[in-house]
Amino acid sequence: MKLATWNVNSLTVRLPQVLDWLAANPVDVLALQELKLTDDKFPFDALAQAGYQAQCFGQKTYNGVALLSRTPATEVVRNIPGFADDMARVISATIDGIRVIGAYFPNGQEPGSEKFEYKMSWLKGLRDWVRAELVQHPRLVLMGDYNITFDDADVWDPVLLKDTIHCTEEERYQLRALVALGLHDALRLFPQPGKSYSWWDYRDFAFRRNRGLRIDHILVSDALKPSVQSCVIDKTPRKNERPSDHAPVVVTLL
DNA sequence: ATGCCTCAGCTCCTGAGA
Repeated sequence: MKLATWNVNSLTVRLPQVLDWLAANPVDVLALQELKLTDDKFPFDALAQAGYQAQCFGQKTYNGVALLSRTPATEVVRNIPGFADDMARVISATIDGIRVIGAYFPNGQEPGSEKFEYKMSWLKGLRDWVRAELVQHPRLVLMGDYNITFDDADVWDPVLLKDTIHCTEEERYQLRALVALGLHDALRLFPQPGKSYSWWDYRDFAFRRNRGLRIDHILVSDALKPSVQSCVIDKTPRKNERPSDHAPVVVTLL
C-alpha cells in the first residue's frame, strides 16, 4: 500500500500535474494541501476518471485539503475536533483499515507574530486530538505540509535560517512532542543522503541550487512502523514548467 | 534587500505564502 502527500499550491492550476503524477504513481491514497478552492469547484469528475474517490474540505483563496483514495473513505472528519478553526486545514478518514490524517499546518509567518501564536495553539490542539485518535486507531498515518523542519539536516543553510520560521526551537519542540505520542518520521527510518528537501522557494533559482527545506512529512504510528518498506521525496514534479513549490512524499507499507 | 516568485481576487495592485 502506498500513501502520499503533496501541497499543490492551487489545485486549479496543478490538476493536470496531479493527474499526470497519479498516472505515473498509482498510489492508494494521496493527501493534498493548499487547494485554494471551494468544494463546489473541486474536480471530482476528473479524479474519478483517474480512478480516485475524493473527500475534500475546501475554502476560498487559501488553505483547503483533500484525501484521494482508490477505495472508499469512511469516518471522514474535517478539521480538529475540539479546536475551533476558521481555516480548512485537516481532513481525516479510515481507508483500507488505516486512519489517515492529511494536514496543512499553519505557516506562522514570523516568530512572535499573531500568526505564530496561532500556529503554536493549533499544534497543541492537533496533538491533544491525535493522542486520542491513536487510542481509537492504532494504525495511523499523519501526513502533510507541517511547515516545520525537524532539525538542521532539513535546512539548506541552518546558519542563515537559524531561529527563522520553520526552524525555531518552539516549532521543533511541538513537532517532537507530536512524535512522542508514538509516531515515526517515515523518511528518517531509512538512511538519507543528506540535503533531502520537500520545498524550494520559487525565487532565486532555489530548486536548481537545491536551496530547500524539508517541511512535508509522513509520520506513521508504532503499529505501522514495522510495515514501512520505503519513503521517498519525488522531486520530479518540481521540474515541471509551472510547478508547485512543494514536492510529493510517498510512503510504501507492506 | 520591507527584494527575488507564484497564486487568488471586489484582478493592472495587494496579501500571503515559506
